[in-house]
Amino acid sequence: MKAVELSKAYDPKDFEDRIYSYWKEKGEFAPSDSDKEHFSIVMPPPNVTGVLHMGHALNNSLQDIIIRYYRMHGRPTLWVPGTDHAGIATQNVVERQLQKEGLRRQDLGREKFVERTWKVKEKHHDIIKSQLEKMGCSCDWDHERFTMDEGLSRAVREAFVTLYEKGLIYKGKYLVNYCPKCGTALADDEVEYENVPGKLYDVRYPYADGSGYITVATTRPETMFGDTAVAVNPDDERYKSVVGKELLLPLTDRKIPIITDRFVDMEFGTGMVKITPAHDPNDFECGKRHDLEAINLLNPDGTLNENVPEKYRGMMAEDARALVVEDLEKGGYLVKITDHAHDVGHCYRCHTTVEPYLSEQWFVSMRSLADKALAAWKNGDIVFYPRRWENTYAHWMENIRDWCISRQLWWGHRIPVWYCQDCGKMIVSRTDVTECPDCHSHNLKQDEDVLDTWFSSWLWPFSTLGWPDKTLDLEKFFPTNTLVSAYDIIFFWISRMIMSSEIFMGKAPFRDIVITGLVRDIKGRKMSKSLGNGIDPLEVIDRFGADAMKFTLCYLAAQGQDVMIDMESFRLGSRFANKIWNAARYLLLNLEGRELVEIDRARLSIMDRWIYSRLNTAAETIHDAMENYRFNEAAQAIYSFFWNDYCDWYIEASKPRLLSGSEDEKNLAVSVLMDILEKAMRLMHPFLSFITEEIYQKLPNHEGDVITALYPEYSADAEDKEADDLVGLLQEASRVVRAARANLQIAPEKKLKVVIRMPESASAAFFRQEADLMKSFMTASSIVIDTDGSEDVKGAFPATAIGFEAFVFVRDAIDIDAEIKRLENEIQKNTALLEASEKKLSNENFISHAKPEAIEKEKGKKAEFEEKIEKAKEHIKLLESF
RNA sequence: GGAGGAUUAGCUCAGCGGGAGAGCGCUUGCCUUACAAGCAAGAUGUCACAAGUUCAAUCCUUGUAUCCUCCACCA
Repeated sequence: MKAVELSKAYDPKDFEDRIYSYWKEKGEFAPSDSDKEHFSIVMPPPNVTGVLHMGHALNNSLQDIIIRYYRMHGRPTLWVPGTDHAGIATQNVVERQLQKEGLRRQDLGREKFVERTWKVKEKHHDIIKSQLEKMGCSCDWDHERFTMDEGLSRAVREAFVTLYEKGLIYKGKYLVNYCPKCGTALADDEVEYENVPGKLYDVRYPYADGSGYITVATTRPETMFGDTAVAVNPDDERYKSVVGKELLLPLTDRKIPIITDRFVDMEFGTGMVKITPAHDPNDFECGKRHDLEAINLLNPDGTLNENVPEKYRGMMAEDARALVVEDLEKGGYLVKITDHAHDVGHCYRCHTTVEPYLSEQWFVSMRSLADKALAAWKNGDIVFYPRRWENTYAHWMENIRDWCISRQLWWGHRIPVWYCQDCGKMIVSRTDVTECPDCHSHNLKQDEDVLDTWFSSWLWPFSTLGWPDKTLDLEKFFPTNTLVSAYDIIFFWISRMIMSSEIFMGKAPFRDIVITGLVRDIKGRKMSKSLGNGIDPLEVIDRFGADAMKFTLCYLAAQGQDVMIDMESFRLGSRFANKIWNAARYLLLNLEGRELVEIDRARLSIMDRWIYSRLNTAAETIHDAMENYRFNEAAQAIYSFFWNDYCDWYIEASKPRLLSGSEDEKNLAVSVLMDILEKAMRLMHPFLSFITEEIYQKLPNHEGDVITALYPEYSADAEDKEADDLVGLLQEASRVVRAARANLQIAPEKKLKVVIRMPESASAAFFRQEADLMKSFMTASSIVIDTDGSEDVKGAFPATAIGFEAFVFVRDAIDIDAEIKRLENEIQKNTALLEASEKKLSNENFISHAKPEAIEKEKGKKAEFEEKIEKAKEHIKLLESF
C-alpha cells in the first residue's frame, strides 16, 4: 500500500469551503428516508438586521453538534434554517439610511419603503447565510424559511383569525408602552428599565374653595395637565376629612376631586398621589376603578398636544418639564425638589425613553394560553436544560399579562382586519377583502398597523414545516426534538412558541429546551456593538478555522453558564485540530509498504485491547453527555481520548512495533492504528466536522462520508477492565521512573537499567511481555521484573507506587563524587544567600520601611534558599548510600 | 420586594457525598521516525466565610459577605 500524504501544515483554508460545498452538493444535509425515529431542530431565526455575532456562533455550533450526532445515528434528521424580519430593528436600519439621505419614511410612502426594506433584508440574509455556511452548519437549505415569506404570512393570518374567532384577540384603547422615536407601541417585555437619577417635585394643589392646599409628590410635573384626581389611601387617618373635596389644578382652571384608592402607599412622599390615567400604568388602573377621564397629553411623536395650555404645546415632554416647574415656582406652588433615582423604561431597540401612551391597540388574551403552556411543563412534555429555568418559565406564565401585538410600523405582517368606510363594519379575514359583506361597499381600508415580530416567530416550529396545511414535513418532523436558545429570549420567544403550539397543534413544539449562556468578553461584559468588544465569528474562522471555533465554544459551554472568551481562547480548538492533523499525517505516511489485515481480537496485544477500551469509554461518556446536553463534557472526553490516550500513549507505544516487528506484526499494528483513527474521526465528527471529513476521505479503510457514517456506540461487552488496569499500571511505572530521572537531571540520552520489584502476577507477566515498550517509555537500557526480591538494587534510586517499587540505576549515569561536590557547592552558595536574607528580614528598618511586596519577595527568596539546601542534602545522602 | 446564578491554581473555568482537576500561563529538561501549535517532568489551592447534617462535605442544609442576571414596584 502507498502512503497517503497530507499537506505538511494544518490549514483549514485548504479544505473547509471545499468540503462544505461537497456536502451541500451531495445533499447530505437533507433528512434521510430511513424509517428510524426522526430528529429535528428549528434554528432560532437570526434577525435580518445585521451580521451574526458570537452568540449566534455558540448557538448554531451546539445545534450543529446535536444534529450531526443524531444524523450519524441513522435517524432522518432535519435542521430548519431561516431568518426573522425583525420589525422594529429592520425598520430602524432603513430609517437610519434614509436619514442620511435627508429623507423620512413618509417621504417615500409605505409601498416604496417596504420595497426598500426587502432589499436590505436580501442583503443581510445573504451575509447571514454565508456566515452559517462558513461555520459549517449542516442545516437543510432546501427547508430555509423567512418569517415574511408567503407560507409563513399565511400561517400568521391563520393564527390571528383563529384566535380572533376564539375570542382571544381583542382591540381596545389601553395604556401601552410607546416609543416616540420608533413611533410604535411596544410589548411589556420590550421595555428595558434603567435606574436613572431624577427629581421628585413636591407641588401644592390648592382647594377649590380657597381653604388651603395639599401637597403631592411627582417625578413628572409636566403630566399634571392630565390629572383627573388626587388619591389617598382609605386608611390614611391624616386625610379622612378631606376626601371628596375638590382641588384646583395649578396652571389651569380645572377642578379635580380627592378620592381614595388602596394602591396608594401611605409611607411614600406625602401619601397623596396625583392621578394621571393617560400617562401612568397605575393611574390608568386606578382611573378605570373610579371611572375617571383619561386625558392624553401626547402627540404620536412625543410632543405635547392640544390638551395642555397653549404655551407648552409642541414641546417634548422633557423640555416642557423645566418650563412647568418654572411656572409652578412663579405661582408659588412648588414646595421643594429632592433628588430621586428611579427606574425609567427605555425602548429595547433605540433606547429612547418609553412613554405610557393611551391608544387603540390589538391584544392577545394570554391567560388561557399560559395555562396550557404551564400544563405542558407540569406534564413533563417540555424539559429545560438546565432545570432551573423552569422556575423562571413558570413564574412568567403564572403572572402573564395580555400581549399587545399591534405595532405602528410599516415593516411586518399587516393586521388582517379591514374596515368598511361606508357602514363601519370590521372584517377579520384569512384572505384579502375587497367587498363589505354587509353593505357590499368596495370602499374598504385595511388596518394600518402591523403585527409584533414575535407574532410570526411564535409559530416558527410548525409554520416552517408547512402549517396551516397538513404537510408531509409536519407529519414527519413535528414536534421537533430540541430547541437551543439563549436565556434572554425565554419570554419573547420560547414561552410563546409553547403557547402557540399548544393551541394550534395541541402539543408542545419540542421536548428539550437547551438554554445556553451568553457570550461575554474576557471582562465579563456582554458583547455589544456599542462597547465594540464583540468578536466577529468570521475573523475567528479566518484565523483559526471553523472547527477550532466550534470545538472551543463547545468545550467552554458548560451547561447554561455564560461563556467568557477573547480571540486567544480559540487557540484551544486550533491546537487540538493541529494535533489531529499531525497524528493523521504521521499515520498515513506509515501506510507505505503495509497491508491492512483483518483485525482478529485473539491476536490483539494488551495495548491494543486497552485503546479499544478507551475508545469505548469515550463513546460512553459522550453518549451520556449528549443525552444531557453537557457539551463541555463531550468535548473533554474527545480531547483526552484523542490526545492523551491515542497520541501520547497508543501511537507512542506502536512506534517500537513499527520499527522492529515482523512484517505480519507491522501490518497488524498499522491496521489497528488505522481502525482506531477511522473510529476516532467518526467519534469527533460532530465536534470538528471539516477536519474529520477531510482526513476520513483519505483513510484506506473509510466508507462513504463521515458525515453520514455511523457513530461509534458504547457497548458494555467492549469494556476491558483487565487491559485498563494493566496499562494503567504500566503508565504509572513509566511516570515514576521518568520523574526520578527528571529530578536527578539525568540527560535523556543516558539509558539506565530499571528494576521493578513486584509480586508475581498478571501485571508482572504483562510487564515482562512489554519489556521493550517499557524500555522506550522509561528511556531504560534494560528492564528487570524482579518478583522474588533477588535483584541487587544498590546504587539505584527508588521510586515507589502502589503495586510495585521501581529502582532506577542512576549510578552509572552520574559521577557520584563530582555530583556530591556540585551539590555541596550549591549548599554553600545557598547558605550564604540564606544568611543574607535572614539578616535583611530581621532588620527593623527594612521591615518598617520597605514596601510590603518587597518584604514578601524577600521572604519568598528565603524559603526558596531553604528548600534548595534541603533538597541538595537529601540527594547527597542518597548518593552516599550508593 | 421576589427569583436565580457565581465565589475552586496567577487567568478562564470543569468538578453528579468518598483520592482537589483541565486549558492557558509559569519553572526545568528535551528539535525523540507526526506535531516546538510539540514531548517529558514540575510548582502553585483556608475549594469565599461560619455553623449544621453525615462514618465522610468543594458537593447537602442554614446563615453571612461580595459580584452578576432576571422579574416586579417605585407618585
